Amino acid sequence: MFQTKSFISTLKEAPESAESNSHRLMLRANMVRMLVAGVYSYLPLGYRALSKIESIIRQEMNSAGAQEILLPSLQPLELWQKTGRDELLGETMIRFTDRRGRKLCLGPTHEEVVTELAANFVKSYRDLPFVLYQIQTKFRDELRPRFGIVRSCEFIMKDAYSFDRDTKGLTEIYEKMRLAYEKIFRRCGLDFVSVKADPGVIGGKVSHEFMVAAEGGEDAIFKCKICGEVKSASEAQIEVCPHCREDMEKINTLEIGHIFQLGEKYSKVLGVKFLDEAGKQQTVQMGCYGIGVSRLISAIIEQNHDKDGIVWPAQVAPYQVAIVPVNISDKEILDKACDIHKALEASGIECLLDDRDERAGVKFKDADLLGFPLRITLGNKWLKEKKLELKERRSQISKDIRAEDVLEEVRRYLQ
RNA sequence: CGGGGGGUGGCUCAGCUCGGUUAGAGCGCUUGGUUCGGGACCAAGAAGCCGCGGGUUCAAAUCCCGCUCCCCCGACCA
Repeated sequence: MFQTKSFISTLKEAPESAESNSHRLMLRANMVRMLVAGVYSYLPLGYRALSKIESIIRQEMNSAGAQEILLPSLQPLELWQKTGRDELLGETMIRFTDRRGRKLCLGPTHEEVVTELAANFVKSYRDLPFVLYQIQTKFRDELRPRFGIVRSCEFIMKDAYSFDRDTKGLTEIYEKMRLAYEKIFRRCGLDFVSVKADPGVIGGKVSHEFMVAAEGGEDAIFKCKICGEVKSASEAQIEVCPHCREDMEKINTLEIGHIFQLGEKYSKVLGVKFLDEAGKQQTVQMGCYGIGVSRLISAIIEQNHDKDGIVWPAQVAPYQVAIVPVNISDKEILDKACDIHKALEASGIECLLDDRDERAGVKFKDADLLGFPLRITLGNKWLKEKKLELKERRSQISKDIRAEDVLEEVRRYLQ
């Protein structure tokens, strides 16, 4: 991509309304734009990051044996009345009546819909187990949207639902999902912890939430400085480590995922039943597994930035390489920059070539802000010594390389 | 939903207390020139229903009333 042809723009100052680091950086990098409170458009850089995250999630969910589907956002309220969550969710759920007088809502989550679907499918123990998942927009009428896309009224979630014949099966799938989640978050460059949590209105007996430490987080956990034991901080008092008997440290966090062993909560009411080997009717054991996909962008930035801007982990970076010809009016420099761009793109490495007629300083500042893992700079050294500068965003360490070694070097860094 | 703060060019803000020329500054944008490896400089420009509606007044960004939107703290949060 050539920067002069892109929708990319940057701001020196973030709008004052932005509080958290990630939100400020996302606005300065023009990754998202607020339409009204809690409702955001994803612009090219933001959407690219989002797509990268989604594809990591798909890979890991698929390899854990889950199958992707897409459920509707429009849902009949009647379905929610059956499980009693109509009242439980209250005004969080966006509801309306259509012209035929049907009472509908925009799905804040999908347990009801997927359970209804499964009820229609499952007949025999032979149909079990299976896991369905989707990546889809959820709607929640948040009283107070916050921190940009961290808490918004319309957001993208990956929600998975498992169906098995008994508790043993449920526990196995739950464990499998937990491992898949760990892989996903690790690949996203996140330092996370999982803690036992309160299932809340989703329900069930066992649940774990995945948290990342983040200054701009809205949750908190307690962590033991000695043994590293972590505990959910739902109650506000200081916790004492059960092993070390020391006061635990309170850390601000952002919840990025939550998994639940639902048991029969939904399957019983909505009738997901099957016949076992003995011909006896049984109720399916369910689990559900959520990841706040759009929120992950914020989490990643919270954990991967410095004073100059974003420091993208390579796997989720909107582009892997920024190519900066310091002087575009020098044809030799610009031509070579274009050559490199072409060669890297041909090898599947996504590049942003800063072909703007700007001074070097402006380009460097923007490259740092946008945070692509590698920067290739062409300047005087190219003219005099035929050397390019390859600089790693995270370490800010650079080295001079020959043009013919670019691909190899870039690949080595991006591994 | 309770409490607080706000809405003035694309962004950051001043002006409002005490009403009075053509509503300002910095950044950004356009044009020209000088610069040219870490957010350059000079010059000339474009760009504002001063959130919306009503009222007071000879006169309203400024005072009064209503509405609306945004932000922060709290409560809530799958």
